[in-house]
Amino acid sequence: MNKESIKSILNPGATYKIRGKLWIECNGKKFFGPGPVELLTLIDQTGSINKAAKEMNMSYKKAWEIINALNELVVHPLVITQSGGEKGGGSVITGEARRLIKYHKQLRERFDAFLEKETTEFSS
Amino acid sequence: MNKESIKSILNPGATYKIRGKLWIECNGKKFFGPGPVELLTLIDQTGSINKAAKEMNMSYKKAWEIINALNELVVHPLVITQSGGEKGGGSVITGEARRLIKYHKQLRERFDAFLEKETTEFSS
DNA sequence: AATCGTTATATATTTGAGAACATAACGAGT
DNA sequence: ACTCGTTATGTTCTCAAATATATAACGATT
Repeated sequence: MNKESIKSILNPGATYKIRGKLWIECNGKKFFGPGPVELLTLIDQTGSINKAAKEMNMSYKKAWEIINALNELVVHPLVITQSGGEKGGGSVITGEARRLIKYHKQLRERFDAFLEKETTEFSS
Repeated sequence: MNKESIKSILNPGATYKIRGKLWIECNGKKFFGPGPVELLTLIDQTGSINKAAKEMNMSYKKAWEIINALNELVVHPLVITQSGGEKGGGSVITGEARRLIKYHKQLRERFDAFLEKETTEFSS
C-alpha cells in the first residue's frame, strides 16, 4: 500500500535499485573499504605491492600510499615490506590483515543482503 | 570471540565507526539521495528554487540541474516551476515529491539502524 | 513599457584528485 | 662493484567536476 503509492510515481519501464557504499572509519577518517581489501588480497597472492598494483591497474605509488595509511591507523602493521635483498624484496600481509579481510567480507555480505531486501521491497 | 580478535588489532584510543552512503538508482543512474531530499524540502518551505539553493549554499544553477534531472527520471514531475508573474515566479513540489521524501526518510532510518548495530558489534 | 524576482541556459574559471613521470635507496647474489 | 626487482618518495601534468560569472526570458503588477 505504502509501496504501491511509491511505485505509481516511477517510470514503469525503468529498473530501480537501492545501492550504497560501506566503509570503516577510524577517528573520522575512512580507513578500510573494498579497495584495500582487494589490494591486500593481491599482495598476499603475489608477494609484492608492485605486482598487486599492476594486477589492479593501479600505480605503485597509490598502492603504497594506501598500505602506508593503513599501517599508520593500526597497532600492528597489516603489511610487512622488505626493500632490497633476494628478488629485490617483497611484501607479506599479517594475520591481522587476514582477520580484517575476513571481517570485512562478512560485513559486506550483511550489507548486500540489506540492499537486496530494500530493493525487492521498493519495486513490489 | 571473533569480534574480540578484531578489536585486538585496532588502536585502543581510537574510535571506529561503520559508515556508508545510500541512494536510489534508476537505470543505473543515481537519482535520489540526501541532497535532493534537502533541496525539495527547502523548496517546499520557501516556494523558490533560488531561495532554497541559497539556504543550502548551493548555486542556483546546480539546484536547477538537480531538479531538472529528477523531473526527467519520473513520470509526473516532482517540482512545478513558474517563471515570471507575481513576485517573479516560484516553484512548488508535488504530492509525488512528498511521498518520495517520506519513503526516503524511512529508508534512511532503517539504514542508520543497520550502521549503528554494526558499529556497536564492531567495537565490543 | 518599465519593474521585479524568478526560472532557464550558456560560458568561463578554478581547483582538486588522480595519473604520469622521475629518481633514489635497498640488500642479497654474482 | 655491478645487477636486479622491489620499496620509497617527490614532482609535474591532465582532466573532470565544481564554482563563478553573465545573460536572456518570463509574466503579473504598476
